[in-house]
Amino acid sequence: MSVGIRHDDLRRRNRAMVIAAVRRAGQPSRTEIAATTGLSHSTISAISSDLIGEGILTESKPSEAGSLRRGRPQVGLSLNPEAAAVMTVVLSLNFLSVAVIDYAGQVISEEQRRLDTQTMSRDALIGECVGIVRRRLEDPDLDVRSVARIALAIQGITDTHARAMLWSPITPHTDIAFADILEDEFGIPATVENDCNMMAIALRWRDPDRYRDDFIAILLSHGIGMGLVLKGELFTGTHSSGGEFGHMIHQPNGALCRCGRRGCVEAYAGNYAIWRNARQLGEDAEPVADVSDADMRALATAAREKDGPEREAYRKAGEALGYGLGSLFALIDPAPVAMVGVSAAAFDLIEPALREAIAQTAGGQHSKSISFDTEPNELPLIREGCAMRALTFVDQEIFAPGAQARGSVVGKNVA
Amino acid sequence: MSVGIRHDDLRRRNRAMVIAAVRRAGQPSRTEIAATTGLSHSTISAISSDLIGEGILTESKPSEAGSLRRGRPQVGLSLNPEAAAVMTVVLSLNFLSVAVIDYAGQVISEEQRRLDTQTMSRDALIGECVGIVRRRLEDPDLDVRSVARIALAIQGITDTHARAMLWSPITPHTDIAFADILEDEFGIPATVENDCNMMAIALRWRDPDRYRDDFIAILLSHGIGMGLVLKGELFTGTHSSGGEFGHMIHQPNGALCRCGRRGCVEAYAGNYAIWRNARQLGEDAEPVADVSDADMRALATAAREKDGPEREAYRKAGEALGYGLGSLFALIDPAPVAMVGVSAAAFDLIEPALREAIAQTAGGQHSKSISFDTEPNELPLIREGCAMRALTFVDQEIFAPGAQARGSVVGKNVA
DNA sequence: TCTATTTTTTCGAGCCTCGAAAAAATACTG
DNA sequence: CAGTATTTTTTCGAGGCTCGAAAAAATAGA
Repeated sequence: MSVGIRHDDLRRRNRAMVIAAVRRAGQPSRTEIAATTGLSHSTISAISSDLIGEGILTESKPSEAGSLRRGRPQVGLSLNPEAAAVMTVVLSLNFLSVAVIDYAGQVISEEQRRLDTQTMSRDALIGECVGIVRRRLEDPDLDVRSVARIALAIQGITDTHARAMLWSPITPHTDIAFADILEDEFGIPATVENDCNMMAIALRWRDPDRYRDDFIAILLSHGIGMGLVLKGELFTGTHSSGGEFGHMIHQPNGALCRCGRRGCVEAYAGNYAIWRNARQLGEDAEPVADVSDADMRALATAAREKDGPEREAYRKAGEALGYGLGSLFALIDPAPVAMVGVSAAAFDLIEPALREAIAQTAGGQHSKSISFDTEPNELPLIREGCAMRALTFVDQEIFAPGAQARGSVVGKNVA
Repeated sequence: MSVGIRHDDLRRRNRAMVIAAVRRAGQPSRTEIAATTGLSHSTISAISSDLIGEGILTESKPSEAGSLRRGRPQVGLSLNPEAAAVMTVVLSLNFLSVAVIDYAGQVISEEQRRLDTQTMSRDALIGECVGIVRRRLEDPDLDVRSVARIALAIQGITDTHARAMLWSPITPHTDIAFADILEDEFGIPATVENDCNMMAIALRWRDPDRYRDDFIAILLSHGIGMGLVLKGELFTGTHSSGGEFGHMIHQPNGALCRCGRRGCVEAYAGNYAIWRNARQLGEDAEPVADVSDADMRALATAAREKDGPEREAYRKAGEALGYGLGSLFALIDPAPVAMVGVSAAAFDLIEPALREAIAQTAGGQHSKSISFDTEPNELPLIREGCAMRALTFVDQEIFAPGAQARGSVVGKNVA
């Protein structure tokens, strides 16, 4: 049920709008902000003068090209790096990494460590996460009070409210309420995000021309994940992070999937599935725990060299991904796709079968026009997305308080 | 890119909010409206007095229970039926129906006719639609000027902007810009909507407790269609009405579908597919043009009587629907489902295989808790949904002008 | 008839945005 | 180098909107 707009919400929302405009544009002048937001110059002037007074924005040198033009030069507005800081925690298979990022988006400090997520106890896993955050917060160079938010990205399913990990392939434990744990421990607001969703957000910031309102980010790694942006908003399930593309059914009663079920897309296109098929172990073979990136690269090299089981394994992966995408396109219409992860480096081996499969589906009519991009390294993307996510929260909640708390319609912007 | 909120948008949006509250609640008092919208009593008082002055709302008798209570009795506000009227046109296989509906939602007049949509020329089809609308508009009892909008619902794919039918199984012709045609002819704003989306909207109005923020309406008819409401908003594709559940892939390279491709869910669960399997014609048999409702009912009766090819046909349909829903649930999480259309009357034959299939999928963990409801008659639903759609447009655009025109975030409410 | 209670309206205060005009800051021009 | 043109930014008053508090209205009970 939507709710009325109160008078004081107005300023809050427009403040948030101005901050968002500065974050997107880098160093826009007041005039540019007025143009992009549609608000009047006087309003922008008032709001930005407030924000500068509060230490959220700073005036910087006029933008470059300005020196050639006549008239009063534009004054660029930029985010004050010291206004706040956020922390990102990325938890993936056997790997934990954390970074502190200033309000302008620059990394201040970071730390990474390997750990054995699959065998760790629940408490040990939580302990590692809390510990690594604590060490960063104890950094003498860092003003602890400035850390306004923690965003934890995890491979796996999270709940809609971004409070907990519900299930993850990296650990046997389920339902870990990381957000509550971190908030209780440090008194800093925290959220738990799905890794592929963060990839999507990062892609949007990196290349807003290509990844604007509708696009798909697919993680081709040990498992298959997806981040989906539709109509400018991150798509999530009704109760969880959703978008479990890897567990759409490719072949009823087909190959054994890591999730215990049969015939999922992942059971053909995940690293373990490609490995299994390349080694000709049969579709019922228990998925191996992990395949190293080096092994996957070797597999791809072998597949490129001669037509053998390796090549066939990639073909099957392409077919599964193609039919899966075809079904997805039946629901949402075709959109640009980013293939991310180690197997994205082998996309040349996957693409032919994938395109052939898509051509057999409802999305097939535009098969040729569907564009794929590849990015072999998912970790930097996840980190960036996480950082932008956290910063956007700070923008909207801390510096424009209340704008979100009311109306159900507001503030669904992706990062 | 979202846009700032201007000062004059405020009143417009809150006016729209008040109108919406009255439409939903029936005869709410000003106090109730204040409670549901979160606005102050003074604001509601001012807005409703404006709306009454403009003839949009009327004061009606105090609500029933009020007479027993102490204090000044509440005055119910209701929609003025004469404030406007809308027209719905429903075009389905071999059938055209039109209705004029007053602002309060009551049918004023209607007309229906059979026609052979599959063989008609493009011009004849358009001519029939224009003609039936013209006849209604010429009704002497009707004040033509009051018709504020026409909504045309069609079985098939429409574009995102609700301007045109892109493709439909009921006619070989494609890309018919019905909205432009009707607007040019009658000078009344028109939209073109997907039939299953209208079903979803109608279900929401009929039973807002069950069908609130997240649910699925599936049409089991000659073809398989879907209307999807997620997070309170109608889900559409990026370029079309989308949600082509019937053309998700159930079995790669499987049974021949009416769309010319293979293995779609519809190729197992559409009327023609059930018919084909029951008659044991093989999966490559050309889909028949139409199967009468009577024939389908006979098929269901036969299936209930003995275990033969008819029962097996329904089992296969259930399996395809189950795996399809499983894949859908992987993306959006499970949600309540309404099965609509003639085969919904045979849901007892479909359900066992359907539930078994879902249990094999990612949604399967909650298999038992997924609830299905059935409604054998789709036409009334489509009509109702269409009417509510058109009325909501009038509410938002005519009586609260500008509220939509700006911000990209606003007014995405379903019906 | 009077009092208690509830709904609705009225009224002034406080914000917010807007447009127009003024002020500020620069490039061009002769 | 002073004056003019141009562009950006700020200032200021007008108009609107919502809100809270108080008043008015309308009824049930005593």
